[in-house]
Amino acid sequence: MAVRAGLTTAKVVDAALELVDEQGVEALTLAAVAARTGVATPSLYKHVASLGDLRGQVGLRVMQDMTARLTETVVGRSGDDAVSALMHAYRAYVQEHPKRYAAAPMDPLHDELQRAAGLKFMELVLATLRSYGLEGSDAIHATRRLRVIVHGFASIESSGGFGLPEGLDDTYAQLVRMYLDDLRGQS
Amino acid sequence: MAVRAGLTTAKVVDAALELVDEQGVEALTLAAVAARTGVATPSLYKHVASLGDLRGQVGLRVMQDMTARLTETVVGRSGDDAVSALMHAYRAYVQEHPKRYAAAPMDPLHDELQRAAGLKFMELVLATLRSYGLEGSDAIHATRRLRVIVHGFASIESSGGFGLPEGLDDTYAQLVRMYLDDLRGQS
DNA sequence: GCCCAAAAGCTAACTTCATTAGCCTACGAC
DNA sequence: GTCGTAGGCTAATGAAGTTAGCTTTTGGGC
Repeated sequence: MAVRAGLTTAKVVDAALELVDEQGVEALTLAAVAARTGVATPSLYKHVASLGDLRGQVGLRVMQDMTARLTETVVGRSGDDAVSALMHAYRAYVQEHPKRYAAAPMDPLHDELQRAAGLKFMELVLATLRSYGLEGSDAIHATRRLRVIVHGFASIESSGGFGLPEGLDDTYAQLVRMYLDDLRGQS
Repeated sequence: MAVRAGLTTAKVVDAALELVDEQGVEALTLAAVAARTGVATPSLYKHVASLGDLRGQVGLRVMQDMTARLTETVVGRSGDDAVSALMHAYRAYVQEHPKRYAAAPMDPLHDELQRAAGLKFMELVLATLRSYGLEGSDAIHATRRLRVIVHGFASIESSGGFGLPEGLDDTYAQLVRMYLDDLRGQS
């Protein structure tokens, strides 16, 4: 008969990510991915272990994509400039792909598949903060504070959680300034 | 035959919340709630319109419960003391019911059922900030910044997103201090 | 060019859920 | 006591994940 679909795990994840971007995480179903890739549902099991596995791979992809994007943003910058750019780029990424953000893992370090990507992301933040000369646990705390702010804002914004979109740029700018003031203050 | 189960919408939501606390939001299924309340699955439709409706009601309940708890915490306090107490009580609530927090709505204002509770929560925060004398949009921004911090931290902590639990109390204390410093700085 | 093992699909079947339809009866108001 | 309704039930449908087992494409070695 005809030719095979020629799927690979990567192509399945591609299709899943498109689906998530278009219809949200709840719409990520093996049946929908199968339809989109032109294959019967059970065939997907040749490329993916389960729906849970697929979710994990989509999350991994999002995290890698974000890390790549943020890395580009940060290279060549340092100090407040770098931190500000990182935070704004994080928000911009989530604004461009709002549905997708809900698929990103919140605990990548506890997942075998995602751990490496999670560490990479963490190291990017640590590197961005390098010029502040934070030592040991101070660096960890500073990284966590940054994460709390960017994730907190992005998760609320991407799920439409702010009553009105009005003035959100200002709110975010204030958060960035607050973080930077704090960083300076305790350095 | 025997006596009726005597269910009410409230009892169904009670059971659903127990289920969520024990096994997480993903485990919230009509079949499980029916089993727990000793009734056949379709009988639940006499008290709840759908699974989505039940989810909404559980979310509402969580939000009301949190608001009640935080209100108790904040009365009789003002200024930094009130803000700090509010933020710590928010975290404490989520620590006590980690699974539950994932069921809380992120956009209560956009849901007919939850809107009133969402406004009540917002007003609690605004009231807590009252003594800082913020006017108009400044008050809105300050409320948002607080929400970003408490939600950001709570959502990450409750889903086990911090690599190690070590030092989390310190991280949170720093966030609270950062927020307060910022509030004072711009007042 | 041919052969074959493995990879990639497929269909059939099962399970768990949500949801709807339609029936039956406990029970409170009168 | 009776009667309407609310609260429960069973049966049935449809979507989705998953497993088993069959078929066939396909690419590598001869």
